[in-house]
Amino acid sequence: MATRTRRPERREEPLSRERIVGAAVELLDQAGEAGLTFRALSERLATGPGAIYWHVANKDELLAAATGDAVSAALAAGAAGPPDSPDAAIRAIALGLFDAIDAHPWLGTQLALQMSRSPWQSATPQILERIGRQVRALGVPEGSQFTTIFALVYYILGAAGQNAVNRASAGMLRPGVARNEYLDAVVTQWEALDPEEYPFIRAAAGQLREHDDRSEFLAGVDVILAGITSVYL
Amino acid sequence: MATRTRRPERREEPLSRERIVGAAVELLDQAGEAGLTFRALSERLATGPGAIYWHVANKDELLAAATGDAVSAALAAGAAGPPDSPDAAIRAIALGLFDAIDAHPWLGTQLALQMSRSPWQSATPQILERIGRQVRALGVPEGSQFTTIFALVYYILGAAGQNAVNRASAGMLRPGVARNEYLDAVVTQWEALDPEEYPFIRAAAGQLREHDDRSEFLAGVDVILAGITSVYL
DNA sequence: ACCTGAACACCGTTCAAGT
DNA sequence: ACCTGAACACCGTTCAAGT
Repeated sequence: MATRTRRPERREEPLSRERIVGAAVELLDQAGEAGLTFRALSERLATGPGAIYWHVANKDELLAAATGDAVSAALAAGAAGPPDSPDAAIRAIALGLFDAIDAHPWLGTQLALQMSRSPWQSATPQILERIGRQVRALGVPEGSQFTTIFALVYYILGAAGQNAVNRASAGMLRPGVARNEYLDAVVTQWEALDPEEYPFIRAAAGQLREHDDRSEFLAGVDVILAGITSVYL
Repeated sequence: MATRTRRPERREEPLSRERIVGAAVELLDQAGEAGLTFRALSERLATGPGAIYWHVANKDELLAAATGDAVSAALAAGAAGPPDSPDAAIRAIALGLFDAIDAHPWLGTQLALQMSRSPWQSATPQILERIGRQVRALGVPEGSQFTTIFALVYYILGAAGQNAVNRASAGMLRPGVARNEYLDAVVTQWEALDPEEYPFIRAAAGQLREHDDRSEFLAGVDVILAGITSVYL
């Protein structure tokens, strides 16, 4: 018993919502969305599956909390100093989300789902608030603000999610395989499509290889920003 | 036995991939994504769960096939006559997808997932092909075609999916409840957020009520089209 | 070749019982 | 108040056995 007196390492501290959500994020990062299980999670927390339900209502709420935490971190990282312009601020927010989704591939899927399915769940208001302020600062008229916010947000989440999946899927084909090998496989499939039905995709497939890195992602953001300027300003 | 001689109604014809996929679409429409189960599906087809695996590899492939079928129907519906201009054609494709996702709420989720996760699965090439042709016709330079395609596609799928969920969720709060009552609930939650942290969302929440119908959806498409024109043409 | 249906290895969630 | 862990009602998938 003497060896156990002072050592608040990480075993005996009581369960809490924060510890549970933190462990869930770790599990999602390490094992993906399929790896987040109440059994695996309770094992990691050295408790029983039922214990988690004392602090969290169900799996949806747990995923929403994990997503909200990850988004808070992503948006806090990009909040350094006063931005030069609303355009620059929007690009910074977009890149912050891009990098966060790159680091946590499950985050792309969860954000896209929560944005439309449960817009009261913290992650959604956080993102809409940050982009909304800049859209307003840009001078977009009131009745069109959500249109422009959603044009930005759905592109950001979709494109960032795709980038993250491309990089994660590459590792699953064969551990350590490069992203380009995964994209090569997609390109090969596209080039095998019926040339009568899919002339464009077949001809353009090769372009995909260079597509989804940070600079291409930002080019898409700039297209939407240019559209906002041209239509509303 | 005399009553059973000639009546190819729908009981005794053999299982086939097409019948299975058709029944899956029906089940998804009626019971949602959670309702699509190999047990429920095999019951509807008057067979055992194992029989389905003779024609379909697994649930992912079944969902991909159902999604591909629904997209084919959506894109065929909008293919009447030669379009006036690439812009008009893109708007028509967008509206076709919007209406299809409105009619099949599960389609929004599945398309967004397949677009980034399994881009070889028929639904993705179909959509990229149709939009890609118009982007090329517009005169977007080769190296930027996928950037503009994805800006359009991710907005279309995200915004259409949100519209569909809003309408479907309304019915789940209480059967027959209007879409606006669901949005009112979201607005109420947003207006209860901390005013220090969420000034924009709180102030703008009311705008949401008028947001996501067809004309607002199209306004978003026009923003992106204007951006494409302004940046690349 | 195609179908059957029991069985396997999981899930999320509940809940009586403990402390 | 908080935790335990067996039990319940499901899943997707497999596979020996049938036709």
